[in-house]
Amino acid sequence: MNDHIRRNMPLFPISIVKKLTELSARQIRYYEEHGLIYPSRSEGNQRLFSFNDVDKLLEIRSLIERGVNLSGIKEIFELRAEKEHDKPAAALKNTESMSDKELRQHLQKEVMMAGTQGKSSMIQGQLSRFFH
DNA sequence: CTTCTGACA
DNA sequence: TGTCAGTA
Repeated sequence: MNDHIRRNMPLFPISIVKKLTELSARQIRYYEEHGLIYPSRSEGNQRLFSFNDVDKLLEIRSLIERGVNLSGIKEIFELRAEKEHDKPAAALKNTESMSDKELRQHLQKEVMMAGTQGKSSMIQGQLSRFFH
């Protein structure tokens, strides 16, 4: 539980995060507006990102590149938060990687179908049905 | 000089 | 998303 606080410790300004994620400041702020990340603020109202925030932004970029929109990404994060709720620290890591693996499979499948059949149903929003 | 919010040829 | 404005 010491690693947790270190990962969520507000450390770097947006300039650093920009380089680390290859995202524009505009995008980073935009994702925050949509509740995908919640960086803390300094006394001067400057955003301070944690290691977890950067990690999350990298995931966001990855999903965006695969065609998932913001609401879809938000759902993924919310579902992940649900599963992280009240679970042994030991089984937590395994559960997370399983979710990621399933997610990648579903996304790949969907993206392929969209590419060959013409449309991108799930990519437009509701990913929830793929996690039943 | 860097970041922030709001706005839009 | 980029970018400009006007601040802090």
